[in-house]
Amino acid sequence: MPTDDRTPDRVRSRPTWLLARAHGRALALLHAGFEAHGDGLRGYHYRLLAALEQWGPASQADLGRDTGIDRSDVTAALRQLEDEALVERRVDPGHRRRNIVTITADGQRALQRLDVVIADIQGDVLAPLTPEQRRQLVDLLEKLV
Amino acid sequence: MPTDDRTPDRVRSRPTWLLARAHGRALALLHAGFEAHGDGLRGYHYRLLAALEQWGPASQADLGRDTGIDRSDVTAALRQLEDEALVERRVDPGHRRRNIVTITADGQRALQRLDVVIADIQGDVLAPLTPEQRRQLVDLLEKLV
DNA sequence: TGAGAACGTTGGCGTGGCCAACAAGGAAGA
DNA sequence: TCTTCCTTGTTGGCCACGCCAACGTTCTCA
Repeated sequence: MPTDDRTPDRVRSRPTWLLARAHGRALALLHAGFEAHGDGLRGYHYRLLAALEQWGPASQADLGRDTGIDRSDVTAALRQLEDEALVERRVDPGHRRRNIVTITADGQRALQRLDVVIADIQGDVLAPLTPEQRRQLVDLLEKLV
Repeated sequence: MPTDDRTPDRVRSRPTWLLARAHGRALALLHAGFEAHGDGLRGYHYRLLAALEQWGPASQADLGRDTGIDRSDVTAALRQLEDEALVERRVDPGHRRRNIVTITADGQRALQRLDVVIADIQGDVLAPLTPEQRRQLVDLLEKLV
């Protein structure tokens, strides 16, 4: 008996599928938010700015490790951030193969704007859940990760 | 106080981030499974085979609607499935702009093999959870989707 | 001093998802 | 009937995210 949602049965109730679906919906909202208020930035940029704001200046390799972003992608994302003066890169005098990356005042402001956008989206994503259910979901997902 | 997991605080506890992380882990396992036992097939192929098996022959447009896959991607995925004789396409005599797609016996077998692989992966993904927690997670995710 | 590791960079690949444009075929209204 | 509009399949392209290989440079350590 086909339901309204014609996703095949073997797919519909699988946890991996539900995760993909839920993540897809969240991602769509995030992309829309970045599109509307993100000044051309994307997820990678936000993660990098967040790491810099929290732990201060760091090398690109450390940034990659702290954010789970590949070194090569860190390079590309930082170039854009630097182009928009949200970040500064200079060679570490003590270790000249390293770049020391610093968030600028503009970067701080961009990060704070994104914080608001992203925080709002959390509510949109979790809209179907009660506060207690939201807490449960976060707990369970944290166990999974 | 930085913990072992140096994901920035503003990112670490957000539901959208947890969903992305959990989905990423599931996806990595799925890709490994497809790589090892998938005969070169991917998620799109599995979804299409599943839809064909469950509801019988269908047009490509209907397949796209039932699986949430874009028409253009349906075309590409079906071409591969047809190349491997897992699927047959013929023009609908009554509506000659349509292709009627049918799963073959080989396609049924491939689908069943993938079923086993994917079912196993569900257990891997949910390994950190008790049976009760798994049920809870599925319930919550279904509300979200 | 010499070998090996770490760093930043370039270039590439794959998956999943999305969109635009087009020709062919069909449907519905003038 | 004719004309307009819609659907279908196809091609080609784009994006985000993740990952990997290779390279030259720089540093460390045995």
